[in-house]
Amino acid sequence: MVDTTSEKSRRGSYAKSKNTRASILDAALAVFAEAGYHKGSIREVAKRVGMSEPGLLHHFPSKSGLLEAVLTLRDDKSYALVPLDGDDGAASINGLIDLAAHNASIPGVVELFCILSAEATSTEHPAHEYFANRYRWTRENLRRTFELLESSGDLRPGVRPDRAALSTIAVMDGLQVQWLLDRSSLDMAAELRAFLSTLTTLPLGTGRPETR
Amino acid sequence: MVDTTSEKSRRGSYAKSKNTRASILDAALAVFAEAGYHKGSIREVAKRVGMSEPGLLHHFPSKSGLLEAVLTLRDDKSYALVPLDGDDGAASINGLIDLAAHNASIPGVVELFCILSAEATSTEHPAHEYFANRYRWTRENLRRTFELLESSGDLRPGVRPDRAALSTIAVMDGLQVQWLLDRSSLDMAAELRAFLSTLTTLPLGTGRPETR
DNA sequence: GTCTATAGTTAGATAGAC
DNA sequence: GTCTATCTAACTATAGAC
Repeated sequence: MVDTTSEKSRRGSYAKSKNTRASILDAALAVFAEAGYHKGSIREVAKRVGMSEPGLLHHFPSKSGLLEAVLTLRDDKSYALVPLDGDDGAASINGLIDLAAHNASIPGVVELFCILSAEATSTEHPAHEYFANRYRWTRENLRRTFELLESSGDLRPGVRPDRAALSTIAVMDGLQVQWLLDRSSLDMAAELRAFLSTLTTLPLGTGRPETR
Repeated sequence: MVDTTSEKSRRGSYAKSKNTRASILDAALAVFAEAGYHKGSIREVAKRVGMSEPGLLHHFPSKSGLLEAVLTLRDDKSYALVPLDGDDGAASINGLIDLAAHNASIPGVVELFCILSAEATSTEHPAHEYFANRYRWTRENLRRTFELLESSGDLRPGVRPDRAALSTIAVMDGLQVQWLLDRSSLDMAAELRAFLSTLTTLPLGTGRPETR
C-alpha cells in the first residue's frame, strides 16, 4: 500500500495512464453534462472513449468516484478564473461577472452543475459532501471579499457582507436555471452585473474582455 | 372517443376513480420528492399505494404523465398561497415571503421542484415545457407586480421591474439550493425578506403568521 | 492495462385474464 | 378497475483470462 504510486512511476506506465484518465474525464464530463449523473451511464462514457466498462473502471473506483474526479477538475478550472481567495476585492467581484460570461459559452457544464447541485442536496448522494463543502468555501470567501469592499468604502450603505455573499451565490445559481430553460431570454453576465451594482459602488466590467 | 368520459360518469365509477387518483398523486409526490424523478420509480409509488404497477398505470398514461399531474397539483396549492395575478402588489410580495416560510416546512417538495427544474432544463425532459411555461408565467406576473409598486411609488429608485422579477425568482431558487444543502444554515424567509427590502420601500412581513 | 463474460439488479410498459 | 405474468431493456460491478 505504501509505495504503490511511486512504483507505478518507476515503471514508467504513469504517463500513459494519465492520458487515458484525461480522455475518460473529458468524455465523462460530456456525458454527465448531457444526461445528468443518474441518467448518464458509465457504459456511454466507455463507448465514447473507445473502451470497455471494466477497462474504464480500472482507472476510477466507481461511477461516483468518476463523478467526483470530474467535478474537482472543473472546479480547478473555474477557480483559476475567479481569484476568490485573493486580497483584491474588486478583482474577485469582476471575476464573478467574467465567470458568468464564460459559463454562457459552456451550457453543458452549467447544466451538469445545476442538476448535480440539486441532486446532491440529498444527504445520500455521492456528491453531497463535495457540494456542501464547495458552497461553504465559496460563501466564506465571498463574505470575506465583501468585507474587503466594506473596509475600502466600496459597499453601499446597509449592505451586510454575509447576506451579500448568500444572495450573490443565490442569484448566480438562480440565473442559471432561468437561462438554461430559455437561453435567448437573458444575459447572465449583464443580469449579475446589475445585481452586483446594487451591492457595491465599484465600477464593474461586463464580462466581455474587449470592453475591459 | 367522443363520450368515454360522460359514460364513466353515468356508470358512477368516477368518484372512486377520483379517490384512487388522489392517493396515487399523494404517494407519487412523496416518492419523487425523496428520490427525484429519474431515480424515483412507478414501482415504489404502486407499492406505497398498495397497488400493482399496471393498476396504477390504468389511471395515468406513463411515468412522465404521472409527474405532470403531480406538478400541476402542487402548483395549484402554491398559487393559492401567493395571489401573483391580483391587483394588490403589497399582498403579492408578502405572499412570496409567506411561500418561502411555508416551503421551509416541506423540504421534500422543495427538493422535488429543485431537482426537477434542473433536470427539466434539458429540452427532451418530459417536464421541460411545463417548467418553461411556469417560469414565463411567474416572471411575467411578478414583473407586473413590481410595475404596480412602481406606480404607487413603493419601488426604490433605479429598480427596474423586469430585472426585479428576474432576480427575485433567481434568489428564491438559489436560496432553496443552499438551504437544502445545509438546512440549519439559513432562514429562507428572512433572507428573501432582506433581499426584497432592497427593491421596495414597502413594509414587509416575516412569513410567520403570528407576527403579522 | 485491457478485455470477455456474466452476475445481479432494477426499471417501464404491455398482454390478457377476471 | 385491478390483477398476474412477462417482456425488454438498461445499468453497475465483479471474476478471471490475457
